[in-house]
Amino acid sequence: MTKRELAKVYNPQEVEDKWYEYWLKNGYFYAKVNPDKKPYTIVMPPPNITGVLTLGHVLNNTIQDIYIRWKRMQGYEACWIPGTDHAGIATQNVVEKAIAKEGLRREDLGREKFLERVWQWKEEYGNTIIKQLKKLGVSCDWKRERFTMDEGLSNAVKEVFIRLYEKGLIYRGKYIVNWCPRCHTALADDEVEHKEQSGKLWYIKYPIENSEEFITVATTRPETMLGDTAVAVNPKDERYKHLIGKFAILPLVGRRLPIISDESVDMEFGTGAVKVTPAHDPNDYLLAIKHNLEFIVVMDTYAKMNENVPEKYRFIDRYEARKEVVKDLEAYGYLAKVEDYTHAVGRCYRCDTVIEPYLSDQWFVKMKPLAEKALQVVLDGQIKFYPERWVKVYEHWMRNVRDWCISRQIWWGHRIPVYYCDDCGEIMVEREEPKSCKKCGSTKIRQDEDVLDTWFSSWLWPFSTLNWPDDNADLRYFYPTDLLVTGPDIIFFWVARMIMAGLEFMGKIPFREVYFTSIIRDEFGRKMSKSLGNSPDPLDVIQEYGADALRFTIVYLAPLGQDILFSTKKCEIGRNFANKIWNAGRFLIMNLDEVEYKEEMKFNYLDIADKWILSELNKTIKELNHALETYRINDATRTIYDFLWHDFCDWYLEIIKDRIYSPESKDEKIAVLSRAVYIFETALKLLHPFMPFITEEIWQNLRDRKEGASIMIEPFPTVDEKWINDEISKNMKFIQDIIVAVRSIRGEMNIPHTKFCDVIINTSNNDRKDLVNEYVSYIKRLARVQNVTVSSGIKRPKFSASAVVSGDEIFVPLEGLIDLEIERKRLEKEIKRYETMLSETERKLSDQNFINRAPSDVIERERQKYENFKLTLEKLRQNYAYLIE
RNA sequence: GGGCGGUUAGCUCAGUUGGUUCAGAGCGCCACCCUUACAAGGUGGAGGUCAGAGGUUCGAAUCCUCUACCGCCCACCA
Repeated sequence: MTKRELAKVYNPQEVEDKWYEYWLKNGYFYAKVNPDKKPYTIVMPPPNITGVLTLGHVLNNTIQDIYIRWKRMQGYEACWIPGTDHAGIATQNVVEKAIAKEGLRREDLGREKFLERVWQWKEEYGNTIIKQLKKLGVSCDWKRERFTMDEGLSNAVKEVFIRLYEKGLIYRGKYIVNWCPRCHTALADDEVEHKEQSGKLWYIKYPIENSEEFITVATTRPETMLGDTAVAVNPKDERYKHLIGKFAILPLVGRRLPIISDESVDMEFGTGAVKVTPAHDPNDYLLAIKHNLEFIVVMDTYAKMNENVPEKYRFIDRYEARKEVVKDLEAYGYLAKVEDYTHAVGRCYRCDTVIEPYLSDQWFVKMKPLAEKALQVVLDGQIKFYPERWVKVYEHWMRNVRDWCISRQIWWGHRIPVYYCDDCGEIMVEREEPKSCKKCGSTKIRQDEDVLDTWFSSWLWPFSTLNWPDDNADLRYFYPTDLLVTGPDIIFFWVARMIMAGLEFMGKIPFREVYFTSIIRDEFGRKMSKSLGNSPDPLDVIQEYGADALRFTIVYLAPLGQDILFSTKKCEIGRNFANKIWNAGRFLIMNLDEVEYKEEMKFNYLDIADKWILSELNKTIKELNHALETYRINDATRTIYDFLWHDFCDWYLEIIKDRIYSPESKDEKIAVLSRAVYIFETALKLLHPFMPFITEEIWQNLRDRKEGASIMIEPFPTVDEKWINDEISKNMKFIQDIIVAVRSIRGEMNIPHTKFCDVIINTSNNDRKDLVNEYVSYIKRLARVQNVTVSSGIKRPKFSASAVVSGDEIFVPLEGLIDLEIERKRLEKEIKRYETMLSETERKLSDQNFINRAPSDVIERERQKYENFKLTLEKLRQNYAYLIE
């Protein structure tokens, strides 16, 4: 289409896909080892293959893309490595649900066939989120895309397991773990979510052997009493001292329970006596080891009661059993009382099922030795957190770190590389499956059934994606990575463990800076969730507003460390902004139809407005870079938004219209337009990391580009200090203030836009007189003025409105138009404003403490203010007096 | 029980080192305008005791303490 046919309204749907294809085709996203450039690396937090794009991903990946594009334009070898996570439990659950529709359970298929189905599912749907991400415009190096279960990463996982095992940092043991009866697997401590819930506290009387006495215990899980093997009291507790060493008889079961004493028992809680269920409670487990108690497992892996309980409770669900036990206790008179009780219940983070503490064999990683160094590098600033406050959270966790349960009783994941000899029991930890037992030569070898926690592969992500453990050029060049962008909710799951792994296996930190993103909530502050249905589909938002608008809006709304309240409607901010710059571009393109852009003329015919906008532009570059360097991304968006909309469009483009429509020479027109194009292009480059599509579209249309040119590989603008000029700003501000003052009068007097007025400026300052004379055309155009008179000693014309700017009087004659009442009020308001400001500075200046203690420049400024206010006030009062006489 | 964050205009929120006209923006509202880039726009306007109380300071939205309310995280009180 020809330039003139550009649509009046920007239509993102027409251009976004086109440019993404173009960038891909030209290979601009690819990174390679380049000794002439410094690397800048980001690894993408790999989304789950089960995932669909959420606003959380949008925020996260927009931020990463902003940094990658910014650094790429700054001349770094920018490498952004994408990928996906196999998400063990989540994916297995999804596929189980899918086969359930065919009436199948995974056991029906068997391990091998089931895994085939999972891979099939992965091939079909596993890349959904990646495809969706591309709509956002992310500039990842897709040649480097990885998957946590691909061959290279699987090798890395094995390697790490073996190294840690050989170092004695991985061990197997019987422990109480968090068991999800639904997912049928153990969970790590941090995979359990504690949620407040109202329940009951049951008080149960246990008879004392050979006595009429009872000891009463309290519990929230009465069904576990069937597995009790002791009762514990505090040794200092006078109420129970006489019972220590005796036995209680477990109701419904009849077992003899020793009554033991232990400091850990809280005398204040409940009755002060605790039932001890070693196989089903982590505290009780510790107690049992200490006191050498019996362990009785009373549930199976589906949380049904097992054969170790009296017959009538066998094989029924835990909650069914709870009802029965309570009913029976009551019937036999063992139930002392029931209280309402609110407590935190652990739930599976994947399926929300209440977890059951469960005694089983699991694999663990010893965390203490890994945690120490990992804490140190954050405390001493080698790794910086933004916002910094997360350091404290991190520190607390690292100091209290507990061993990490890494085995999962599911099928989808990295199989644990441990082999058992069925004949002699030898345990072999090997890269390849051994043919025979190393010890006894038996061929009855069996691999551990369990798989590894998903995070056991993710924690290697910053270097496994660069083909570790191979020592290779990419790894040496791109590692350590520079920036990690992630949510604070996975600081322990992932961030902490990556730091540990980086230090342990690479001997270097995995990343230098960590940006913790905001949590996105809906407009009422509620978390986005599927069940509430308050989570907009980003693809719909992109369809409606455009990817640029979504990107811009979401980071505009996301101050560092603050939650953001999002609603689709807010994307109007970004859409309107896109449309604004689209039209600015259209304006320039339309005018460029008549003259050519001339690079070498862009600084010719400079006047005050040109110098002013160049000054503002360079300030903007400075501020924007600084904001990005300090991760105040929303500040960066505001800076470029204000510059483009207010400085460039509202003021500058309006001002140069005179020189475009009626230039003194053709050269002047060329110079002015070339300059406007140059400034606009520079601003587009600044904006490009935030809004890649529209900036490319406009940039390509502004003038002829070579095949393969792209704004995304243009150098990022740098500051040229010589343009930053406060004197120019001050003078320009004077002109602007006159315009604003006249507009204000016009506005309040309701003078129609079509009607021109005259302006009379009374000033005795020659510099300002010259300024006005020189730039009178700006005042005329921007304030809709016919004649401007500037002189000293001018009397206020009758029937005129007035204002004071920099101590100079401005009169707008309004014969027949002026509403004296309005003007009176306007002046009164203005007088009052100045009176307040004057009295405030007066108060300060008469305060001896202020004079004695404040720095001299502050005092000097205050004095100037005082003079200025006084003068202005005088004139305002004079004019007011004329008005009412 | 411990820790963290928030409270600024009707709504959503900025406000970096305490000090220039610092009390701001966007949306909404009111008025005038389809002015040859843009009505997804322009110009002007109304609107706030910066949650409350105390303190530090010549000076506080900004620093300190306490209080209230909202939200989050951590913790084995059965």
